[in-house]
Amino acid sequence: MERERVSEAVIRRLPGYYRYLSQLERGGMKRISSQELGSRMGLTASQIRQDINCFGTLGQQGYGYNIPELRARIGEILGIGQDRRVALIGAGNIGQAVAQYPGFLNMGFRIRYIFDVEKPPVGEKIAGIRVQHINLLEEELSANPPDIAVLASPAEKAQSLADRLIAIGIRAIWNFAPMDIVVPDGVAVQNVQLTDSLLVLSYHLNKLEYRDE
Amino acid sequence: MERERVSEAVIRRLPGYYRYLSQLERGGMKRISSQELGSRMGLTASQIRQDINCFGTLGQQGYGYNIPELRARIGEILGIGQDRRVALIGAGNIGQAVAQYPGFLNMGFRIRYIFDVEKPPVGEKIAGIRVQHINLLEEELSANPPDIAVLASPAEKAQSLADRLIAIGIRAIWNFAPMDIVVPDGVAVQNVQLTDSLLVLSYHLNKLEYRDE
DNA sequence: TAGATTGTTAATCGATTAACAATC
DNA sequence: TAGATTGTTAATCGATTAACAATC
Repeated sequence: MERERVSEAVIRRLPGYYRYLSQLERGGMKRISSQELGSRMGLTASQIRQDINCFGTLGQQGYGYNIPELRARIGEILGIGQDRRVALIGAGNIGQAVAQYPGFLNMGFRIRYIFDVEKPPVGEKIAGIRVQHINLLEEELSANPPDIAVLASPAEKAQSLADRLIAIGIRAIWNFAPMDIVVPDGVAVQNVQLTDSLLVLSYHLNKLEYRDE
Repeated sequence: MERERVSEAVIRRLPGYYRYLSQLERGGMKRISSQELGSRMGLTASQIRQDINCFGTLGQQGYGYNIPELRARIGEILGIGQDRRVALIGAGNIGQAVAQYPGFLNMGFRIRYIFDVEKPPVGEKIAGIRVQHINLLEEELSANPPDIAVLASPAEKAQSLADRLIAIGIRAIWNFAPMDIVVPDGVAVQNVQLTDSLLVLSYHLNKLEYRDE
């Protein structure tokens, strides 16, 4: 792993590289130039070379990039396939959708615990895991906290649930609650605001309609 | 609406402004300074003033911003509350989660059609809408195409479904399929890669663990 | 070898931050 | 009026793009 700080802009593009390279590999392609990859992904060749160079020398002059090698390396950088233990907090529609998302498991994220408050989900099994009452959170997880918590609770409860998870020792939270949570240094968080992209889409649709008139 | 082009970076921050301002308004606050809003949102006061100024003079010197007014204006810019007609393509876990997401309806997006291929969802009702077979897509939608399509299909089918939707006359696609779709000029798309933020989280978690050693 | 294409430095561009006059 | 805080211009910073020598 590298010591020089890689910018967040580059990191956010890595999953896209992984996705496109996986697809090319499935299609049987062995190598690709920055030019070609760029035109597929809608990036410039220059940017692709700059991005990849943040992680060492992965290409070869006069040849390009070896697709399986580059894909594997980016997968490693992203921590794919590490069999991360995951706890799902909130088994509503979104929580269930995430738990059953196939890509989730394929990339090495394994749901080990599911918690909720409501009686209907509690006691049932989702994706093979028995849903437990949220009261048992500390009791169940403290001894051996999972690597990642997926937080899919209502907005009002998100921050206090996050605080409890952090107190238990969880250091990464993937938050789907419609309110950003704040975490201390040493804890990673990604606040996913599902509707944000819908609103951006709505903005652009309005712009398109305006252009017509 | 403004003629000067507003940068995509600004547009992507608008939903966040809307969310924070709504919360402040619900809490009964009447006004806020760029300083205070910035510290809550993790932005600089300067950036907030620059962003808001893209849309005209919305603040008042010596006073700050009127929260309900600013919220309403940003809502308008984002097209919130326009009663947009939506078709959902793919009624799997993610499609259903989106259809039943409460914020979705609150912001004025109304699901009018749901399509799928599999027999179990087809014929059933989800969120009060009967799921129809995807074969009926053109027949049902051509005469009066919905404003927005939510595409929640497998990766392999995403592009061809998008092409069909565009042929019908749909001009905005919110794509959850795990493959980016490409659209012609005059059509808006937001490709949502749900797992991208999980991979970014995973990257940061690895960095944190590395820092410990 | 010649052609292709990277790695890397330099130039450009755009976004963010700072500063301050305008004004409520 | 004095204090507060915006609107807006200028300065800075960082990210993207261009260029080209290195090299496979």
